Amino acid sequence: MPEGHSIRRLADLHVAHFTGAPLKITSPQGRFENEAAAINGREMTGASTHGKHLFLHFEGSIVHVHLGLYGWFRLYDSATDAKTSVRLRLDNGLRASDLSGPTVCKLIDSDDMIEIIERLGPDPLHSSAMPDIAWAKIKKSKKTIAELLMDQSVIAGIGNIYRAEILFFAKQYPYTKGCDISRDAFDTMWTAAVVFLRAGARYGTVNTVAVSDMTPGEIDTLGPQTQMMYVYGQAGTYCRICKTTTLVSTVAGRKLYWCPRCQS
DNA sequence: TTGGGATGTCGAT
DNA sequence: TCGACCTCCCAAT
Repeated sequence: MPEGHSIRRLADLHVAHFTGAPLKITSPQGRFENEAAAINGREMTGASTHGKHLFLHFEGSIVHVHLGLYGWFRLYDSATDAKTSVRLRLDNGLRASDLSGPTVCKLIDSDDMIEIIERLGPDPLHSSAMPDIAWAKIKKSKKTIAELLMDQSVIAGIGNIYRAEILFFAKQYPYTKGCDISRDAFDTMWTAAVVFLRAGARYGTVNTVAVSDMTPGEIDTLGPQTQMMYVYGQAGTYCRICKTTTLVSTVAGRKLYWCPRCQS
């Protein structure tokens, strides 16, 4: 269930709860058993992210996690027995973090991490991200903008929800080819990505409607948010803006929700 | 109790 | 373009 904002929150959560003390590291499910044994008893020194990739940093090693479609971490009291599906448990004696269902859970080194990041596009959650790199890839592509926004080598961290919401906010027709996108349109979409992801990371919930007209700085002034989106998941309802019936299409096997009038 | 679907990605056709 | 991966949740039965 994770797009880039959720991964950022999980990194922050692990820094807050699990750094600074030796951890008991196990793999109740067994599929990470040898790796867990290799780092058992070490301290976590930090956690970083790029797009949907999470890196848990230990002395001398990094645990690379990609949650895929249904992976997740859940926090428990240390005394709670882990479910048999738990790939990785980090336990500081007080709390345990249980990872289940990841696509990737692997022990890597810093060179591996650099390679992984080099394959990814700029991450809108990073203040140092360079949108020009994404723009250059989009400008020379014949793929549709709907495909390109989901391509992690173009922009890292956007998933199916944010794709729909970014396209809607930018009033962008989803099937326009990358090479036909204007720089202004790209800038609108990039800024929306920055604002939406940053708000999602801050509040832990997706409310694109509340934050769409805000600057990144203004996001930090909001109180708690409830989930609210322009078009995602809303096929067959009336567009929030123009009241036209919204549509759902399939793009590269994923459902794309959009308004045929606002996004024409 | 069952089964369909999900905020993802890869590899085989 | 489709199925596999692998787990959880919730609506329908």
